[in-house]
Amino acid sequence: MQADVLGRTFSALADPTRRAIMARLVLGEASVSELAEPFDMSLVAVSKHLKVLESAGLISKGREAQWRRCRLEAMPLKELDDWLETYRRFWSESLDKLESYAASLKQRRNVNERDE
Amino acid sequence: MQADVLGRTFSALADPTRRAIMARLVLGEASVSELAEPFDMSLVAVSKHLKVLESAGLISKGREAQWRRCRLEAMPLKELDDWLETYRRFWSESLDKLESYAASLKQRRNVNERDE
DNA sequence: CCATTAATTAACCTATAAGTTAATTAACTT
DNA sequence: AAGTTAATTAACTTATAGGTTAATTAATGG
Repeated sequence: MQADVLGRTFSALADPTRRAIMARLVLGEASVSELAEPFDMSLVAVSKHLKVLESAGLISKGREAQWRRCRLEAMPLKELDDWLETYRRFWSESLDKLESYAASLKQRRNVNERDE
Repeated sequence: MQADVLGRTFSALADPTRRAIMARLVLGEASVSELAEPFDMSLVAVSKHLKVLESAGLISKGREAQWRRCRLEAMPLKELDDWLETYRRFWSESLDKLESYAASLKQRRNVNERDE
């Protein structure tokens, strides 16, 4: 398994089922069976997914009678966002390139129009 | 393997070696053996890591004589950033909570000071 | 043409991720 | 006390990730 926090976050979010669970939890807290309902897999499987999310710190569970209420915990996502910081200039650079390319296309079109 | 783009991005970045390679490529393009140099593993292993990054679209390779120059490609990271958008309010919320907690601590300290 | 350098492909090993079913724990309900 | 509901743990299967060494491909340089 992954030792580093970031690695665990990335690897937890690599699974589409787990990302769907995260998306669901944006809407509010939910029990394990509520979370499991939309998926075509056993409750056990979902329970394991939740454990992965929990040990990555992406969710927490509170107990109420026989239910576990799961809630989203965002701090690991914030760390992910911080990690991205180093790379932001790269996509703004390529967006700049795209933009200037688009501008040059437009320019060319205008020239052609003048020719007609 | 992962079908979805986002899943591939997350899973590519889950590995610390691959994140280190990404960090190196921020500094500029590099050949496979240059990239492999800092790591205590075979060139083959690094080559495989590069293939994972490449099929996630996170790097590209150009050929020059017998060298492959690897460069960072940021678009998948931008998609990751977009994915994060949904969750941003969550950590600002918890930062707000932290902030107001800190404020209340400060408040209490001031009260105590007045008592002394 | 042959040797060297850069990188990939092939074949293999081992650990782990993601699922299954069956059994167990724990709390509520009657 | 017995039954029901919620969830976890245990035991198992299968596929894949990440590493190894040996063999192969491809370009350069004597």
